[in-house]
Amino acid sequence: MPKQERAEETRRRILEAARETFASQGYQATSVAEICQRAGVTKGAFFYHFPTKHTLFLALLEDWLAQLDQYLNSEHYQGNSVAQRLYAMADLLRLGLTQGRDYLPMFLEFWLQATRDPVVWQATIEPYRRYRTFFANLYLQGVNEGSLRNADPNLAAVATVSLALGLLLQGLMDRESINWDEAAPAAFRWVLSLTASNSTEVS
Amino acid sequence: MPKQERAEETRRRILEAARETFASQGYQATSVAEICQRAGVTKGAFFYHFPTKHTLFLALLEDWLAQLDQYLNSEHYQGNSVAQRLYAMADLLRLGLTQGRDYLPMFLEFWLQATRDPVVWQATIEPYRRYRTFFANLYLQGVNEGSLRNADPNLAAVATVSLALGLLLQGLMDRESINWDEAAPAAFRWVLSLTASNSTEVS
DNA sequence: AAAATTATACCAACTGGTCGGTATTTAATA
DNA sequence: TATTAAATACCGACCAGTTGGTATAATTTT
Repeated sequence: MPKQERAEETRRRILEAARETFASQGYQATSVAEICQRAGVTKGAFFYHFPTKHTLFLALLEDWLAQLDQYLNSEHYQGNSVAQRLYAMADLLRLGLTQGRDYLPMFLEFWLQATRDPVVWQATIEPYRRYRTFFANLYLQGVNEGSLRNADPNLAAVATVSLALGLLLQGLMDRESINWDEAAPAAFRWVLSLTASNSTEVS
Repeated sequence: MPKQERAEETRRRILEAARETFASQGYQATSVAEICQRAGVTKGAFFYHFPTKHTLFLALLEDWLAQLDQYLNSEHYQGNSVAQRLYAMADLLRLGLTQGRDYLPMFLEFWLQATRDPVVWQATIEPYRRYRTFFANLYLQGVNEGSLRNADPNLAAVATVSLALGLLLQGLMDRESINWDEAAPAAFRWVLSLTASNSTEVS
């Protein structure tokens, strides 16, 4: 096996093992030795690929964010009205609920680290700001084209992102009490229906 | 079994020191020795009052939840219309934003622990369920009295709690980009205004 | 004095990280 | 092509420091 391939494989396995272990036990509670054992790799290999445990964490964060962005951008299909586009985006919630199932602890871990580490904070918080401006623009467009009720776009964007965030968080934390796969998109669409310009609603 | 004054004082100081240290550094990253030093107490005293570090954590959680409940119930003033009551509750967001400022990391810490420890999970998640039923009842009442638009109360409750949760979380994480003290209640009231039965809005 | 409370000294286990050494692949050379 | 040199990827024993927790002695309170 060529040298480079094997190295990449090792690195991949460390990342995968770290993702699993961080997710189920948390960053601090996870020892480097544990990650190595799970990855079937020795400490020597670990510190060859990652100078420190924290570096590994950051690498994981970047992967996560890249994936997140991919999802959001994939939904940028245009052509319909803004109201309809937003309506369709509710399905992203269902996706996020099933997708994020195993990674909720790690999600929380990122936020937690973000409150202390400026680098993590920057990387974690920046997406939310981007989403807000994204939705603000969308709302403005919707108002202009007449499919959405007149309102402050920034306020609407804040509300939209907050609603989605809260739905995801609750759905991931408390999986049993409600069928979130249905409730989350439904709740989202309900609020959306209130912002539509005409009273005729789609159900 | 009457407790002695000094002993109670010691216990109180340990709790306070732990609250501060957990909040700023996290549970795992905080050592018992550190808590003791901050509290001006030795390890002997610590382990006399709390059999384990984890027990101390649970005690803190209980205190927190009791305080949270107190806030929610304090807002139960009746007499006005449901729409107006909900409208007034938006101010609780501002309170939560300033109040929770220092305790966000600990908040996250609770959630994180909740994903692993069933005891913590139960205590952490149960309030949200209670809030949902609380708001569902409120909405039902509002629809019946005619101050709120007709809608599925459960859906409305889910949306309301999610919105509040998302606003709080964003406001606590990202304090700089927006003046959340104003934006959070405003966004909340905006959504509320959409649910009001008549189109006449209060601004 | 008896009981409750706090102080001191200590420990085994574990932590992230280092370091000298090794095996295998790649590159240079003859 | 055969040989050699060098770079890459990895191993695992080891380190200094920290951890939660304990044993026991000293001190206060009743």
